[in-house]
Amino acid sequence: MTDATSLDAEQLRAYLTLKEVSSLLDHAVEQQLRVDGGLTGPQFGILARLNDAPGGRLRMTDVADGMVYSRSGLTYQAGQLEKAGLISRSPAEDDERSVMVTLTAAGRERLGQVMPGHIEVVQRLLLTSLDRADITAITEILGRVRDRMRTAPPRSAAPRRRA
Amino acid sequence: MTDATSLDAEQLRAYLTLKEVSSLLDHAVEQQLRVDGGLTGPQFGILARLNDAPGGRLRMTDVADGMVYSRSGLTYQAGQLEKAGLISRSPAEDDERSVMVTLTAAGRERLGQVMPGHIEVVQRLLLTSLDRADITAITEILGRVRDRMRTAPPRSAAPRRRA
DNA sequence: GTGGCACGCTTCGAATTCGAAGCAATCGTT
DNA sequence: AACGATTGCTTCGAATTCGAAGCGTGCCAC
Repeated sequence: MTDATSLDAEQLRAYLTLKEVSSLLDHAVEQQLRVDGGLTGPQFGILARLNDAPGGRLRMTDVADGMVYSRSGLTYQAGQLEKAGLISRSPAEDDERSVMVTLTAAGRERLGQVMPGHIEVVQRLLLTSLDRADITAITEILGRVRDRMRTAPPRSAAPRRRA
Repeated sequence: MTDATSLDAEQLRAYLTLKEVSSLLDHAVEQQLRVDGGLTGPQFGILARLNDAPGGRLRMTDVADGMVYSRSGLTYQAGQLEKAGLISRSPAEDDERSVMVTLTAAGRERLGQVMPGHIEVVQRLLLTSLDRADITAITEILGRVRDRMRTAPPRSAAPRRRA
């Protein structure tokens, strides 16, 4: 068991490598999205999430939950996307507080316009370097990490609804 | 060889998981840095890099090279850090164009103030979920990815223009 | 029911981000 | 040595980011 207040060289390297790869990939992806479809990363994320959702509809909160993104940022980007006609917002029927976001036909089209390039970038930058075993390993290991992160209460935890 | 214009489910999952873990980790780290030491992520990155450099001195460009960060953004943050007294800037002796950035004693101190919490967060969120084999695997696989990314020319790269 | 608290979203202000344009120093070619 | 291209950094303006505060709405214990 290592001292909780230190990282050994190997741990540090793993952490930094993860950070670096993700940054580089992100950056390249955002370039492509901007060039191919005039979308920012978050905008693409929103559209993609809606596209995967049944009926192309989600509550604002549900959109935000998947992405690591502030509420106010989402409001802003939803405004941009609505202005561009790629999504529409409407009050939810069952809960007056909620706002439903719906992918429009134009939104779906824009997504189709951008996807090939997006996939190409991910293929070229990330997947070229990975064989099947690598992919399995990454998914398994990082999936475990994600689950723990999502589960773990933040330092100043908001108390669970009960208990 | 897979079709260059599609990702299968497993590839997609690997990509998204990587993105998600990195975002969550980043977000948590930035929270901690802000609370413990009034630093932003990029600011910490700059200080940490300088701390690892011989003499705590680097050219602006060398600082930027490691981080995935715009030149102008670096100028801005260097200004902030200088105003806070954590670094100092001075012209390089050997090349009038370059600016050397030096970590001050206060900068080192601030780094020391923030590091324990930083390490704690990384330990808790990332490393708790990883055994030695995982760490080795991550480093090996993602290291390979990084090397290829750093090497690969950007898409619109180097079309040497004719005079 | 009703008071109080949690939830969902938006507004607000301040800070940070980027790319493009600008400026000065250096290099390479002639 | 002089030209243009390149490099290193900064300035500039516009867009985006976040957290805090604000405002309704829903939930629950009493």
